[in-house]
Amino acid sequence: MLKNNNSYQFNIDKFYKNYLKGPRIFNNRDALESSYIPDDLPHRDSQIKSIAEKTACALLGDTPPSFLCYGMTGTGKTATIRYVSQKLAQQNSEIKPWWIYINCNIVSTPYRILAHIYNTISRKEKIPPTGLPKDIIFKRLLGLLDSKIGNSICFLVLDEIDILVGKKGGNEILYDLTRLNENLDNCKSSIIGISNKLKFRENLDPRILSSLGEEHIVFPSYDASELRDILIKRAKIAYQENILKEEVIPLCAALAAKNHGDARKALQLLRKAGELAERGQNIIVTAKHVEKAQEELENDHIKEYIKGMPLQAQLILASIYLISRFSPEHIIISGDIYDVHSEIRGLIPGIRELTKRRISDYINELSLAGIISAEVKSMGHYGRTKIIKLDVAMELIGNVILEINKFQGIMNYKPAFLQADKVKLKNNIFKKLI
DNA sequence: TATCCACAGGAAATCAGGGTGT
DNA sequence: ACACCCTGATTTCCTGTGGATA
Repeated sequence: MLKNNNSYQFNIDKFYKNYLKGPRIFNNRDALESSYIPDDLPHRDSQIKSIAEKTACALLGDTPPSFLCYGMTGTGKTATIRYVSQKLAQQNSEIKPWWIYINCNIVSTPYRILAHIYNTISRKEKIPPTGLPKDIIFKRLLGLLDSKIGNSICFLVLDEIDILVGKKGGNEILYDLTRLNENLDNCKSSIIGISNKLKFRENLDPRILSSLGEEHIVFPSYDASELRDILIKRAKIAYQENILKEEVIPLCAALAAKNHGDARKALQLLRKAGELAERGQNIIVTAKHVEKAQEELENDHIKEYIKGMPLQAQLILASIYLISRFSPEHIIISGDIYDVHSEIRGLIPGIRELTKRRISDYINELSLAGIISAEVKSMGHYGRTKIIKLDVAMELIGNVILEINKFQGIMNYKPAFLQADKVKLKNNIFKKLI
């Protein structure tokens, strides 16, 4: 934030000096990152065992079966796979399997998945980010696998595989990957799919399902006491001694347990609480810090999400914001958003008008993200539409929108749409209907 | 009870922008 | 220069529909 007046200036040198002099809270804060793989994973013995059993034959050069892992977010799916792969690599065997991780949420298209696999294996020549036909890459990949990996095994871990299946071309690429072995001479491959949706199998091509194996490993959600065990172990690594008040860990565990036992959430809470204590130059982390952390994490998450949305989606949200701000009583329906959007987008250069169809999709996305709620309702002669409500504090949204440079001008713009008599009249009828 | 509104939401086509190899 | 590739955002075209109203 820039300050126009010079009455206060942040003294960065002094800040660092104080920081280094101040109390030490963390010992190794990386241990609270979700990417951190601890030496042991509490309450995941049976999953570790099944994965180890399935993958062990790779050490002898046999083809391991492909399989799927299910579980809600923060149930340790990815961590467990990484853990087992580490252990497998440490074994005294001639064959060292390759592990290639693909997060289908990030590497999200067939082309990019093939390119990612290729580029991970190949040190020298790389597949360009776009331009080539897929079948050419596929052939090149086959050659590379055989030559570079030789007689070893290549595990392809497809994280968030459900996202891939939901997209066009997703089934095709999966099918190609499951059939890799038929086209390989030396090397063998095996697919490990990770998903947090059980239902995604319904959209899966049956041929893929059969080769991925009907058997799958389920990661149940952690309960509060299990979360506590996890946190205690991590806290020992992450924090200095005697920094956490005794109620801190149970509280983090309890809060995360409410959230379907999300360990990632629990770890985030624990870290954020520490960071808040650190920021406030406190020597001890208390329940207060955890509560504050809970609040901030929620807001941070929403803020990040909104900032990461495409400009048009942000403008849709801004439209909803403006309606609820200037006309709190107004019942917002899809058509209103369309009208307001087309009104305010004219105020911002370089943004074009969208169709109702497109806006409908954006509304769904915002709803899925939990920022708004949208309920399809029939208003009889007034048609079928969606009733939309903001699920997040207006203030928060206002703050985020304010940070979007292009939107500076519209923050206080009262849409003319709201003032039309026709609109007011119709809205009064809607109020009675609901 | 038939009608009809204002959309919902699926499928396919289109467009622009980033590339390739020849 | 040319033909062709992949992707993401969007448009076009479309069929479906709950329930107040005439």
